[in-house]
Amino acid sequence: MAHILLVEDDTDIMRINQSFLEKEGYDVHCADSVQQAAFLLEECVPDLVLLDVMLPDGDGMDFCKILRQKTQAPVIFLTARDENDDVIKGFRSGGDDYITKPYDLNVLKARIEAQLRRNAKPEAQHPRIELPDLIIDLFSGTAELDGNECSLPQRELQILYLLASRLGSRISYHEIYEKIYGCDVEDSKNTIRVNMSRLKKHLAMDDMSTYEIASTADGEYVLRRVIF
Amino acid sequence: MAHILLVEDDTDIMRINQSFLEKEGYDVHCADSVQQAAFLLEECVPDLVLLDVMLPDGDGMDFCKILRQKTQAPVIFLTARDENDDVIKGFRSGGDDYITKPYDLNVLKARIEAQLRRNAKPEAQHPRIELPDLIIDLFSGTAELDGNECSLPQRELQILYLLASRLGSRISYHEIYEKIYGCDVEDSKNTIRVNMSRLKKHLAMDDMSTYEIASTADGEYVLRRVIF
DNA sequence: AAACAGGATTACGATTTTGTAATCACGGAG
DNA sequence: CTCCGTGATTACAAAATCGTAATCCTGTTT
Repeated sequence: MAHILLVEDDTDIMRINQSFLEKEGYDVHCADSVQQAAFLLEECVPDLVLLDVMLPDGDGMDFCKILRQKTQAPVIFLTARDENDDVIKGFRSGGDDYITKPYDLNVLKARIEAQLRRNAKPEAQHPRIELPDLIIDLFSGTAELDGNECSLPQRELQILYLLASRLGSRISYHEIYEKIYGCDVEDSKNTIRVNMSRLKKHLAMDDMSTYEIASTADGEYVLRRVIF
Repeated sequence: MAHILLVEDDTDIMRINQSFLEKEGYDVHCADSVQQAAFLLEECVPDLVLLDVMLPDGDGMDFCKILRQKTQAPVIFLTARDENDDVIKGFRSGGDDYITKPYDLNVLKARIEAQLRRNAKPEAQHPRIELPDLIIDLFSGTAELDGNECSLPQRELQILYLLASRLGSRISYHEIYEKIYGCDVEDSKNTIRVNMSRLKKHLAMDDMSTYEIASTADGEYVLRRVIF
Protein backbone atom coordinates (compact mmCIF):
# COMPACT_ATOMS: atom_id res chain seq x y z
CA MET A 1 0.00 0.00 0.00
CA ALA A 2 1.07 3.55 -0.59
CA HIS A 3 3.11 5.26 2.09
CA ILE A 4 2.18 8.81 3.04
CA LEU A 5 4.36 11.10 5.07
CA LEU A 6 2.20 13.56 7.03
CA VAL A 7 3.98 16.61 8.40
CA GLU A 8 1.71 18.68 10.65
CA ASP A 9 2.33 20.36 13.97
CA ASP A 10 -1.29 20.73 15.07
CA THR A 11 -1.91 17.52 17.01
CA ASP A 12 -5.67 17.48 16.43
CA ILE A 13 -5.45 17.95 12.70
CA MET A 14 -2.73 15.36 12.48
CA ARG A 15 -4.85 12.80 14.37
CA ILE A 16 -7.88 13.41 12.22
CA ASN A 17 -5.94 13.13 9.01
CA GLN A 18 -3.97 10.12 10.13
CA SER A 19 -6.98 8.07 11.22
CA PHE A 20 -8.90 9.00 8.10
CA LEU A 21 -6.07 8.08 5.76
CA GLU A 22 -5.33 4.85 7.58
CA LYS A 23 -9.00 3.98 7.33
CA GLU A 24 -8.62 4.53 3.59
CA GLY A 25 -5.84 1.99 3.57
CA TYR A 26 -2.76 4.16 3.45
CA ASP A 27 0.36 3.57 5.46
CA VAL A 28 0.75 6.88 7.29
CA HIS A 29 3.88 8.17 9.01
CA CYS A 30 3.59 11.39 11.01
CA ALA A 31 6.01 14.14 11.89
CA ASP A 32 5.32 17.35 13.77
CA SER A 33 8.47 19.19 12.79
CA VAL A 34 10.92 19.58 9.93
CA GLN A 35 13.52 17.78 11.95
CA GLN A 36 11.32 14.79 12.63
CA ALA A 37 10.17 14.69 9.03
CA ALA A 38 13.75 14.63 7.83
CA PHE A 39 14.41 11.79 10.24
CA LEU A 40 11.43 9.78 9.01
CA LEU A 41 12.63 10.33 5.48
CA GLU A 42 15.67 8.27 6.38
CA GLU A 43 13.49 5.50 7.75
CA CYS A 44 10.89 5.15 5.08
CA VAL A 45 10.53 6.46 1.57
CA PRO A 46 7.03 7.88 1.09
CA ASP A 47 4.98 7.71 -2.07
CA LEU A 48 3.42 11.06 -1.25
CA VAL A 49 3.96 13.86 1.27
CA LEU A 50 1.35 16.00 2.99
CA LEU A 51 3.16 19.06 4.20
CA ASP A 52 2.07 21.84 6.52
CA VAL A 53 3.73 25.09 5.59
CA MET A 54 4.27 26.65 9.00
CA LEU A 55 6.16 24.37 11.30
CA PRO A 56 7.74 25.10 14.67
CA ASP A 57 11.31 24.64 13.51
CA GLY A 58 11.17 25.82 9.92
CA ASP A 59 9.32 26.38 6.72
CA GLY A 60 7.62 23.51 4.94
CA MET A 61 8.70 24.90 1.62
CA ASP A 62 12.34 24.70 2.54
CA PHE A 63 11.83 21.13 3.62
CA CYS A 64 10.19 20.49 0.28
CA LYS A 65 13.40 21.37 -1.51
CA ILE A 66 15.42 19.05 0.69
CA LEU A 67 12.91 16.29 0.13
CA ARG A 68 13.11 16.65 -3.63
CA GLN A 69 16.73 15.61 -3.49
CA LYS A 70 15.68 12.27 -2.05
CA THR A 71 12.52 11.39 -3.82
CA GLN A 72 10.22 12.46 -6.62
CA ALA A 73 7.19 11.66 -4.49
CA PRO A 74 4.46 14.27 -4.99
CA VAL A 75 4.06 16.91 -2.28
CA ILE A 76 0.71 18.39 -1.29
CA PHE A 77 0.84 21.50 0.84
CA LEU A 78 -1.75 21.88 3.57
CA THR A 79 -2.04 25.37 4.96
CA ALA A 80 -4.37 28.06 6.21
CA ARG A 81 -2.62 30.67 4.12
CA ASP A 82 -4.53 31.19 0.92
CA GLU A 83 -2.81 34.28 -0.44
CA ASN A 84 -2.05 33.89 -4.11
CA ASP A 85 1.58 34.63 -3.40
CA ASP A 86 1.75 31.78 -0.92
CA VAL A 87 0.17 29.38 -3.36
CA ILE A 88 2.59 30.37 -6.09
CA LYS A 89 5.51 30.10 -3.71
CA GLY A 90 4.34 26.63 -2.80
CA PHE A 91 4.35 25.42 -6.37
CA ARG A 92 7.64 27.19 -7.05
CA SER A 93 9.31 25.28 -4.25
CA GLY A 94 8.40 22.02 -5.94
CA GLY A 95 4.93 21.29 -4.60
CA ASP A 96 2.42 19.37 -6.70
CA ASP A 97 -0.78 20.57 -5.08
CA TYR A 98 -1.90 23.13 -2.55
CA ILE A 99 -4.90 22.72 -0.26
CA THR A 100 -6.11 25.45 2.07
CA LYS A 101 -7.59 24.75 5.45
CA PRO A 102 -10.26 24.02 6.27
CA TYR A 103 -10.76 21.29 3.74
CA ASP A 104 -13.04 18.32 3.26
CA LEU A 105 -11.39 14.97 3.95
CA ASN A 106 -12.88 13.44 0.85
CA VAL A 107 -11.48 16.23 -1.24
CA LEU A 108 -8.11 15.54 0.34
CA LYS A 109 -8.52 11.89 -0.53
CA ALA A 110 -9.44 12.70 -4.12
CA ARG A 111 -6.44 14.96 -4.51
CA ILE A 112 -4.13 12.36 -3.02
CA GLU A 113 -5.46 9.74 -5.40
CA ALA A 114 -5.04 12.07 -8.33
CA GLN A 115 -1.42 12.72 -7.42
CA LEU A 116 -0.63 9.06 -6.93
CA ARG A 117 -2.33 8.20 -10.17
CA ARG A 118 -0.52 10.83 -12.15
CA ASN A 119 2.74 9.94 -10.49
CA ALA A 120 2.25 6.27 -11.31
CA LYS A 121 5.43 5.22 -13.02
CA PRO A 122 4.86 4.83 -16.72
CA GLU A 123 6.09 1.29 -17.10
CA ALA A 124 9.69 2.10 -17.90
CA GLN A 125 10.20 0.72 -21.37
CA HIS A 126 13.53 -0.93 -21.80
CA PRO A 127 15.96 0.42 -24.33
CA ARG A 128 15.64 -1.77 -27.39
CA ILE A 129 15.99 -1.82 -31.11
CA GLU A 130 12.89 -2.97 -32.89
CA LEU A 131 13.07 -3.93 -36.53
CA PRO A 132 10.61 -6.08 -38.40
CA ASP A 133 11.23 -9.64 -37.16
CA LEU A 134 14.23 -8.58 -35.09
CA ILE A 135 14.11 -7.16 -31.58
CA ILE A 136 17.15 -6.50 -29.45
CA ASP A 137 16.68 -5.80 -25.76
CA LEU A 138 19.73 -4.57 -23.90
CA PHE A 139 18.09 -4.78 -20.49
CA SER A 140 17.14 -8.43 -20.62
CA GLY A 141 20.10 -9.27 -22.82
CA THR A 142 17.96 -11.04 -25.39
CA ALA A 143 17.31 -10.92 -29.09
CA GLU A 144 14.32 -12.18 -31.01
CA LEU A 145 14.78 -13.16 -34.62
CA ASP A 146 11.73 -14.28 -36.59
CA GLY A 147 9.85 -14.93 -33.39
CA ASN A 148 12.53 -16.95 -31.66
CA GLU A 149 13.82 -15.25 -28.56
CA CYS A 150 17.15 -16.22 -27.15
CA SER A 151 19.39 -14.71 -24.55
CA LEU A 152 22.80 -13.68 -25.79
CA PRO A 153 26.08 -13.24 -23.96
CA GLN A 154 27.26 -9.68 -23.67
CA ARG A 155 29.78 -9.67 -26.51
CA GLU A 156 27.39 -11.14 -29.04
CA LEU A 157 24.63 -8.81 -27.96
CA GLN A 158 26.94 -5.84 -28.34
CA ILE A 159 27.92 -6.87 -31.84
CA LEU A 160 24.32 -7.46 -32.87
CA TYR A 161 23.33 -4.13 -31.38
CA LEU A 162 25.98 -2.31 -33.37
CA LEU A 163 25.07 -4.10 -36.58
CA ALA A 164 21.37 -3.47 -36.09
CA SER A 165 21.87 0.18 -35.29
CA ARG A 166 23.44 0.44 -38.72
CA LEU A 167 21.20 -1.88 -40.63
CA GLY A 168 22.26 -1.98 -44.23
CA SER A 169 25.55 -0.17 -43.74
CA ARG A 170 29.01 -1.58 -43.50
CA ILE A 171 30.94 -1.54 -40.26
CA SER A 172 34.51 -2.71 -39.88
CA TYR A 173 35.56 -5.25 -37.27
CA HIS A 174 38.03 -2.57 -36.37
CA GLU A 175 35.25 -0.20 -35.40
CA ILE A 176 33.22 -2.89 -33.68
CA TYR A 177 36.17 -3.75 -31.49
CA GLU A 178 36.76 -0.12 -30.68
CA LYS A 179 33.14 0.40 -29.67
CA ILE A 180 33.07 -2.66 -27.44
CA TYR A 181 36.50 -2.64 -25.86
CA GLY A 182 37.16 1.07 -25.89
CA CYS A 183 40.43 0.71 -27.71
CA ASP A 184 41.77 -1.16 -30.68
CA VAL A 185 44.33 -3.88 -30.50
CA GLU A 186 46.55 -6.12 -32.61
CA ASP A 187 44.32 -9.05 -33.39
CA SER A 188 40.88 -7.66 -32.92
CA LYS A 189 39.99 -9.40 -36.14
CA ASN A 190 39.95 -12.88 -34.76
CA THR A 191 38.07 -11.98 -31.61
CA ILE A 192 35.30 -10.31 -33.56
CA ARG A 193 35.20 -13.15 -36.06
CA VAL A 194 34.73 -15.75 -33.38
CA ASN A 195 32.01 -13.85 -31.61
CA MET A 196 30.32 -13.12 -34.92
CA SER A 197 30.23 -16.83 -35.60
CA ARG A 198 28.84 -17.56 -32.15
CA LEU A 199 26.21 -14.89 -32.66
CA LYS A 200 25.00 -16.44 -35.88
CA LYS A 201 24.77 -19.82 -34.25
CA HIS A 202 22.90 -18.49 -31.22
CA LEU A 203 20.40 -16.69 -33.38
CA ALA A 204 20.00 -19.80 -35.50
CA MET A 205 20.63 -17.47 -38.40
CA ASP A 206 20.42 -19.50 -41.59
CA ASP A 207 19.20 -19.21 -45.16
CA MET A 208 15.66 -19.12 -43.86
CA SER A 209 16.15 -16.07 -41.67
CA THR A 210 14.91 -12.65 -42.72
CA TYR A 211 18.29 -11.18 -41.82
CA GLU A 212 21.79 -12.15 -42.71
CA ILE A 213 25.22 -10.97 -41.69
CA ALA A 214 27.37 -10.50 -44.76
CA SER A 215 31.07 -9.82 -44.69
CA THR A 216 32.98 -7.94 -47.31
CA ALA A 217 36.51 -8.63 -48.47
CA ASP A 218 38.13 -5.88 -46.47
CA GLY A 219 36.96 -6.86 -43.02
CA GLU A 220 33.61 -5.16 -42.90
CA TYR A 221 30.27 -6.58 -41.83
CA VAL A 222 26.70 -5.71 -42.73
CA LEU A 223 23.40 -6.76 -41.26
CA ARG A 224 20.92 -7.02 -44.09
CA ARG A 225 17.29 -7.76 -44.46
CA VAL A 226 16.98 -10.57 -46.96
CA ILE A 227 14.45 -10.17 -49.71
CA PHE A 228 13.24 -13.13 -51.70
CA MET B 1 36.08 4.93 -48.67
CA ALA B 2 32.45 5.31 -49.59
CA HIS B 3 30.96 2.77 -51.97
CA ILE B 4 28.76 4.03 -54.78
CA LEU B 5 26.49 1.84 -56.84
CA LEU B 6 26.07 3.32 -60.32
CA VAL B 7 23.18 2.01 -62.38
CA GLU B 8 23.24 3.31 -65.94
CA ASP B 9 22.63 1.62 -69.26
CA ASP B 10 24.33 4.18 -71.50
CA THR B 11 27.90 2.89 -71.67
CA ASP B 12 29.50 6.25 -72.40
CA ILE B 13 27.80 8.03 -69.53
CA MET B 14 28.63 5.18 -67.22
CA ARG B 15 32.31 5.33 -68.15
CA ILE B 16 32.52 9.06 -67.68
CA ASN B 17 30.82 8.95 -64.33
CA GLN B 18 32.78 5.97 -63.14
CA SER B 19 36.20 7.36 -63.97
CA PHE B 20 35.30 10.74 -62.53
CA LEU B 21 34.02 9.29 -59.27
CA GLU B 22 36.94 6.92 -58.94
CA LYS B 23 39.26 9.83 -59.46
CA GLU B 24 37.44 11.52 -56.59
CA GLY B 25 38.27 8.54 -54.42
CA TYR B 26 34.99 6.64 -54.42
CA ASP B 27 34.69 2.92 -54.73
CA VAL B 28 32.35 2.59 -57.73
CA HIS B 29 30.39 -0.50 -58.76
CA CYS B 30 28.51 -0.38 -62.02
CA ALA B 31 25.41 -2.07 -63.32
CA ASP B 32 23.66 -1.56 -66.66
CA SER B 33 20.38 -3.18 -65.74
CA VAL B 34 18.01 -3.70 -62.84
CA GLN B 35 18.97 -7.33 -62.72
CA GLN B 36 22.66 -6.65 -62.54
CA ALA B 37 22.12 -3.94 -59.96
CA ALA B 38 20.15 -6.35 -57.78
CA PHE B 39 22.96 -8.84 -58.15
CA LEU B 40 25.60 -6.31 -57.11
CA LEU B 41 23.47 -5.41 -54.15
CA GLU B 42 24.08 -8.92 -52.87
CA GLU B 43 27.80 -8.52 -53.34
CA CYS B 44 28.42 -5.16 -51.83
CA VAL B 45 26.40 -2.78 -49.76
CA PRO B 46 26.65 0.74 -51.19
CA ASP B 47 26.72 3.94 -49.19
CA LEU B 48 24.93 5.73 -52.01
CA VAL B 49 23.18 4.79 -55.25
CA LEU B 50 23.16 6.68 -58.54
CA LEU B 51 20.19 5.42 -60.44
CA ASP B 52 19.14 5.92 -64.03
CA VAL B 53 15.37 5.86 -64.34
CA MET B 54 14.93 4.17 -67.68
CA LEU B 55 16.68 0.85 -67.82
CA PRO B 56 16.43 -1.90 -70.42
CA ASP B 57 14.78 -4.42 -68.11
CA GLY B 58 12.72 -2.22 -65.81
CA ASP B 59 12.08 1.05 -64.10
CA GLY B 60 14.68 2.54 -61.79
CA MET B 61 11.97 3.66 -59.44
CA ASP B 62 10.78 0.13 -58.92
CA PHE B 63 14.30 -0.93 -58.19
CA CYS B 64 14.51 1.90 -55.69
CA LYS B 65 11.73 0.38 -53.64
CA ILE B 66 13.44 -3.00 -53.63
CA LEU B 67 16.69 -1.39 -52.64
CA ARG B 68 15.10 0.40 -49.71
CA GLN B 69 14.36 -2.95 -48.15
CA LYS B 70 18.05 -3.68 -48.01
CA THR B 71 19.68 -0.44 -47.13
CA GLN B 72 18.94 3.12 -46.14
CA ALA B 73 21.67 4.36 -48.46
CA PRO B 74 20.61 7.57 -50.22
CA VAL B 75 19.47 7.28 -53.83
CA ILE B 76 20.10 9.96 -56.45
CA PHE B 77 18.15 9.64 -59.66
CA LEU B 78 19.90 10.54 -62.90
CA THR B 79 17.61 11.05 -65.82
CA ALA B 80 16.85 13.07 -68.91
CA ARG B 81 13.20 13.35 -67.94
CA ASP B 82 12.62 16.65 -66.21
CA GLU B 83 8.83 16.73 -66.06
CA ASN B 84 7.62 17.78 -62.65
CA ASP B 85 5.58 14.62 -62.43
CA ASP B 86 8.64 12.50 -62.98
CA VAL B 87 10.58 14.36 -60.32
CA ILE B 88 7.77 13.96 -57.82
CA LYS B 89 7.42 10.30 -58.67
CA GLY B 90 11.13 9.90 -58.09
CA PHE B 91 10.99 11.32 -54.60
CA ARG B 92 7.80 9.41 -53.85
CA SER B 93 9.50 6.12 -54.65
CA GLY B 94 12.09 6.83 -51.98
CA GLY B 95 14.71 8.87 -53.81
CA ASP B 96 16.77 11.46 -51.99
CA ASP B 97 17.77 13.64 -54.93
CA TYR B 98 16.98 14.01 -58.59
CA ILE B 99 19.44 15.25 -61.21
CA THR B 100 18.46 15.84 -64.82
CA LYS B 101 20.80 15.22 -67.71
CA PRO B 102 22.91 16.81 -68.86
CA TYR B 103 24.59 17.74 -65.64
CA ASP B 104 27.96 19.05 -64.52
CA LEU B 105 30.18 16.44 -62.91
CA ASN B 106 31.15 18.79 -60.13
CA VAL B 107 27.52 19.42 -59.34
CA LEU B 108 27.06 15.68 -59.19
CA LYS B 109 29.99 15.46 -56.82
CA ALA B 110 28.59 18.20 -54.60
CA ARG B 111 25.21 16.51 -54.44
CA ILE B 112 26.79 13.19 -53.62
CA GLU B 113 28.80 14.74 -50.83
CA ALA B 114 25.72 16.47 -49.47
CA GLN B 115 23.82 13.19 -49.35
CA LEU B 116 26.64 11.30 -47.73
CA ARG B 117 27.09 14.08 -45.21
CA ARG B 118 23.44 14.19 -44.28
CA ASN B 119 23.27 10.44 -44.17
CA ALA B 120 26.24 10.26 -41.84
CA LYS B 121 25.07 8.26 -38.88
CA PRO B 122 24.59 10.44 -35.85
CA GLU B 123 26.85 8.60 -33.44
CA ALA B 124 24.27 6.26 -31.97
CA GLN B 125 24.17 7.13 -28.30
CA HIS B 126 23.89 4.15 -26.07
CA PRO B 127 20.86 3.74 -23.89
CA ARG B 128 21.88 4.84 -20.45
CA ILE B 129 20.58 6.33 -17.26
CA GLU B 130 22.42 9.44 -16.21
CA LEU B 131 21.98 10.77 -12.72
CA PRO B 132 24.30 13.12 -10.92
CA ASP B 133 27.35 11.01 -9.99
CA LEU B 134 25.74 7.82 -11.26
CA ILE B 135 25.74 6.62 -14.85
CA ILE B 136 24.45 3.25 -15.98
CA ASP B 137 25.27 2.06 -19.49
CA LEU B 138 23.41 -1.02 -20.65
CA PHE B 139 25.41 -1.36 -23.84
CA SER B 140 28.83 -1.53 -22.27
CA GLY B 141 27.48 -3.15 -19.13
CA THR B 142 29.12 -0.65 -16.85
CA ALA B 143 28.16 1.70 -14.07
CA GLU B 144 29.97 4.74 -12.83
CA LEU B 145 29.43 5.85 -9.25
CA ASP B 146 31.14 9.01 -8.05
CA GLY B 147 33.57 8.85 -10.93
CA ASN B 148 34.56 5.22 -10.52
CA GLU B 149 33.54 3.13 -13.49
CA CYS B 150 33.23 -0.59 -13.14
CA SER B 151 31.76 -3.28 -15.31
CA LEU B 152 28.95 -5.23 -13.72
CA PRO B 153 27.63 -8.69 -14.38
CA GLN B 154 24.23 -8.79 -16.00
CA ARG B 155 22.16 -9.52 -12.91
CA GLU B 156 23.68 -6.74 -10.88
CA LEU B 157 23.38 -4.32 -13.73
CA GLN B 158 19.72 -5.20 -14.17
CA ILE B 159 19.02 -4.62 -10.50
CA LEU B 160 20.85 -1.32 -10.50
CA TYR B 161 19.03 -0.27 -13.63
CA LEU B 162 15.66 -0.99 -12.08
CA LEU B 163 16.55 0.81 -8.87
CA ALA B 164 17.90 3.82 -10.72
CA SER B 165 14.90 4.04 -13.00
CA ARG B 166 12.85 4.46 -9.85
CA LEU B 167 15.22 6.58 -7.85
CA GLY B 168 13.64 7.44 -4.53
CA SER B 169 10.77 4.97 -4.81
CA ARG B 170 10.40 1.58 -3.25
CA ILE B 171 10.53 -1.57 -5.31
CA SER B 172 9.95 -5.04 -3.94
CA TYR B 173 12.40 -7.88 -4.49
CA HIS B 174 9.34 -9.62 -5.77
CA GLU B 175 8.98 -7.12 -8.59
CA ILE B 176 12.69 -7.01 -9.31
CA TYR B 177 12.72 -10.77 -9.75
CA GLU B 178 9.70 -10.63 -12.00
CA LYS B 179 11.28 -7.97 -14.20
CA ILE B 180 14.56 -9.83 -14.55
CA TYR B 181 13.46 -13.43 -14.78
CA GLY B 182 10.08 -12.94 -16.37
CA CYS B 183 8.27 -14.88 -13.70
CA ASP B 184 8.23 -15.08 -9.94
CA VAL B 185 9.35 -18.05 -7.97
CA GLU B 186 9.48 -19.50 -4.46
CA ASP B 187 12.67 -18.07 -3.05
CA SER B 188 13.29 -15.07 -5.21
CA LYS B 189 14.11 -13.24 -2.00
CA ASN B 190 17.47 -14.87 -1.44
CA THR B 191 18.61 -14.56 -5.03
CA ILE B 192 17.89 -10.86 -5.11
CA ARG B 193 19.49 -10.36 -1.73
CA VAL B 194 22.70 -12.00 -2.78
CA ASN B 195 22.97 -10.07 -6.00
CA MET B 196 22.09 -6.87 -4.20
CA SER B 197 24.98 -7.50 -1.85
CA ARG B 198 27.33 -8.22 -4.73
CA LEU B 199 26.19 -5.06 -6.46
CA LYS B 200 27.02 -2.90 -3.46
CA LYS B 201 30.43 -4.47 -3.19
CA HIS B 202 31.16 -4.03 -6.89
CA LEU B 203 30.15 -0.39 -6.81
CA ALA B 204 32.22 0.08 -3.66
CA MET B 205 29.10 1.62 -2.24
CA ASP B 206 29.86 2.76 1.27
CA ASP B 207 29.06 5.59 3.67
CA MET B 208 31.02 7.94 1.47
CA SER B 209 28.96 7.31 -1.65
CA THR B 210 26.38 9.80 -2.85
CA TYR B 211 23.88 6.98 -3.26
CA GLU B 212 22.75 4.23 -0.95
CA ILE B 213 20.52 1.23 -1.30
CA ALA B 214 18.16 1.07 1.64
CA SER B 215 15.90 -1.84 2.40
CA THR B 216 12.61 -1.64 4.20
CA ALA B 217 11.14 -4.19 6.58
CA ASP B 218 8.77 -5.73 4.07
CA GLY B 219 11.24 -6.72 1.40
CA GLU B 220 11.43 -3.52 -0.56
CA TYR B 221 14.50 -1.66 -1.77
CA VAL B 222 15.16 1.98 -2.55
CA LEU B 223 18.02 3.70 -4.26
CA ARG B 224 18.47 7.07 -2.62
CA ARG B 225 20.65 10.05 -3.08
CA VAL B 226 22.34 10.74 0.22
CA ILE B 227 22.27 14.30 1.46
CA PHE B 228 24.63 15.44 4.16
C1' DA C 1 47.01 -30.67 -59.00
C1' DA C 2 49.35 -28.81 -55.11
C1' DA C 3 50.17 -24.93 -52.42
C1' DC C 4 48.42 -21.07 -50.46
C1' DA C 5 45.61 -17.43 -48.25
C1' DG C 6 42.19 -15.85 -45.58
C1' DG C 7 37.82 -16.17 -43.58
C1' DA C 8 34.73 -19.35 -40.73
C1' DT C 9 34.28 -22.55 -37.33
C1' DT C 10 35.57 -25.40 -33.57
C1' DA C 11 38.37 -26.65 -29.45
C1' DC C 12 40.16 -25.47 -25.28
C1' DG C 13 40.79 -23.73 -20.80
C1' DA C 14 41.10 -19.68 -17.68
C1' DT C 15 37.97 -16.72 -15.69
C1' DT C 16 33.50 -14.97 -14.51
C1' DT C 17 28.93 -15.43 -13.39
C1' DT C 18 25.24 -16.97 -10.51
C1' DG C 19 21.81 -19.70 -7.84
C1' DT C 20 21.80 -22.26 -3.61
C1' DA C 21 23.09 -23.01 0.84
C1' DA C 22 25.72 -22.02 4.85
C1' DT C 23 27.26 -18.59 8.00
C1' DC C 24 27.31 -14.21 10.22
C1' DA C 25 25.25 -10.11 12.52
C1' DC C 26 22.07 -8.00 15.20
C1' DG C 27 17.85 -6.41 17.26
C1' DG C 28 13.79 -7.89 19.89
C1' DA C 29 11.29 -11.22 22.70
C1' DG C 30 11.18 -14.19 26.44
C1' DC D 1 21.48 -13.17 29.01
C1' DT D 2 19.89 -16.47 25.69
C1' DC D 3 17.13 -17.70 21.91
C1' DC D 4 15.11 -16.62 17.62
C1' DG D 5 14.02 -14.53 13.29
C1' DT D 6 15.43 -12.05 9.62
C1' DG D 7 18.41 -9.71 6.68
C1' DA D 8 23.34 -9.39 5.02
C1' DT D 9 27.29 -11.60 3.64
C1' DT D 10 30.18 -15.34 2.35
C1' DA D 11 31.20 -20.05 0.46
C1' DC D 12 30.67 -23.21 -2.95
C1' DA D 13 30.05 -25.52 -7.21
C1' DA D 14 27.75 -25.83 -11.70
C1' DA D 15 27.42 -23.45 -15.75
C1' DA D 16 28.37 -19.81 -18.98
C1' DT D 17 31.46 -16.56 -21.06
C1' DC D 18 35.20 -15.40 -23.95
C1' DG D 19 39.91 -14.73 -25.84
C1' DT D 20 43.38 -17.54 -28.01
C1' DA D 21 44.77 -20.94 -30.90
C1' DA D 22 44.02 -24.82 -33.79
C1' DT D 23 41.44 -26.60 -37.58
C1' DC D 24 38.38 -26.52 -41.41
C1' DC D 25 36.84 -24.78 -45.73
C1' DT D 26 36.86 -22.63 -50.17
C1' DG D 27 38.42 -20.21 -53.91
C1' DT D 28 42.79 -18.64 -56.24
C1' DT D 29 47.41 -18.88 -57.82
C1' DT D 30 51.35 -21.26 -59.33
